[in-house]
Amino acid sequence: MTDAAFDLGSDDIPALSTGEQAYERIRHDIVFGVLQPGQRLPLDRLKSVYGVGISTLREILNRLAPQGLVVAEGQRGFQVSPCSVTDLKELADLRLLIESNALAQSFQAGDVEWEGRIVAAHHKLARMEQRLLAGDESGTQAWKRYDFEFHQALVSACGSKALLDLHAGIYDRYLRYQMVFFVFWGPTSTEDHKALLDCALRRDAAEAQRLLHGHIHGCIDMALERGLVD
Amino acid sequence: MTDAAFDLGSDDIPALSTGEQAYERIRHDIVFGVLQPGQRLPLDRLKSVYGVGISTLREILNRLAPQGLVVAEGQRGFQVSPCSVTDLKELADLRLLIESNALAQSFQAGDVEWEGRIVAAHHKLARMEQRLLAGDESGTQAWKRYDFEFHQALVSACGSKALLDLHAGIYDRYLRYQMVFFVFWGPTSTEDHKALLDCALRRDAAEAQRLLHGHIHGCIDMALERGLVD
DNA sequence: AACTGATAATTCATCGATCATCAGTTGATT
DNA sequence: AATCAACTGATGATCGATGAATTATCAGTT
Repeated sequence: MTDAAFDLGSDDIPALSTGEQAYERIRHDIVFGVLQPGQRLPLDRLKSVYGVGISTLREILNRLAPQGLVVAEGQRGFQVSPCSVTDLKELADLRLLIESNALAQSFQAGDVEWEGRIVAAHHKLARMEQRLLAGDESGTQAWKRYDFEFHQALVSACGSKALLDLHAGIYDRYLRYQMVFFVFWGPTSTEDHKALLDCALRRDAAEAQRLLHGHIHGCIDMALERGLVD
Repeated sequence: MTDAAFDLGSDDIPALSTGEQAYERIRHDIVFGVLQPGQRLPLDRLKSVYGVGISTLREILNRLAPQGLVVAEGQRGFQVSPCSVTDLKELADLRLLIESNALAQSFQAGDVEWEGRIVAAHHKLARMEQRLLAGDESGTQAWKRYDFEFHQALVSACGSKALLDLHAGIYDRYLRYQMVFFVFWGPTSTEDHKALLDCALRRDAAEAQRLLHGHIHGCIDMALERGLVD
């Protein structure tokens, strides 16, 4: 989620290496559905598309594999991880488990700095949701990012780097389903986010977990009903 | 944990590729402390030690990085992930969170096949612990593996591949601390395992979670007391 | 017409070579 | 004597070439 492509003239930042750039692009293209689930990834084609050498490509794909975004079937190359209802449900449960726990710890340990972060993140998210409700469809991708940043901010005071890393990884995989299959789902989501913010400021972890449960399951239930996922 | 080096003459199995072999060896050497925490990993040296080319090596290290066993400090190569008390505690908490949850689901869904697996796994583990208590120190490594296999078996019926993968990954990182800093810690562990098995057969998830909590925290508390970890 | 076997073409895995980057050292200048 | 700059040796990052495996094609046979 680190959109580190904002090197606006800052000379001291050492400019992402070739491989790092390509890594971000490929990951982005998988998460955002440009490279579709199940699609094979012939090295020669990627080589010309992303403009890096074979070895660098293989490094990138090998980094993506343990994260669950690509699968490597030994001796037969790589392909984008396929999507399935089962996988989506498992990911949703996993995200709920991780995020609920992190939420509780974060609520307990959060200081004023943390409150500042979540208020700011919610503000940006709410603004974007206003625009979407007003019919401006252009910001869907940005909305997803602000959504992540808000949830990220909520758990950011949990005190465990390992837990945060894990959460980010799971969220990324979950995000792919959102990007590929879901759309913005209206006022329900907005209300959930507002309620979550209030819980956080009240430090009401139990209620927040209940909300999160509804938030996540509501989201995937709707998608399943609509038949958006095979 | 897949000690797949048992290709005893089975001709149809396509024999692990060069890279795969080296991957297993390097991961093994990190988990078992041959490559020590914080140690730098110069490519030329590894190249001669493990007998693979630069590119293959980099693929391997890039696979290990997202798993948390090596860290890549951009433009300055790789090193074995350093160890710290903080990290150990975070991992222990994480393992507890994941495994507790998986345990509960597994207890609910487990069938007779599953019961067979856990009984078998416990039997092997108990046998090994007998030998260790009798003073035979030779099997410490094997004990760690049986310990993993037992815990693995307990959660194996949880029904979520994503959850199982996650558990295996966390356990691997946790295992490194065990291998590097811990030793076999006597009858307490044996009793815990027996009690866990009984809980499983009774499907008493609550008690099992309580036991697991004590099992894990007892283990790291002892290590911290003894000052085994810096 | 369908099946099997060999052969051709595509794709992958592995490697060492080359170019870029970093750290330690030396030397010149103030 | 101290500081900064350029040099140099070492290490890492990237690349395309090469051999191996897999898949597709196509005869030849039943």
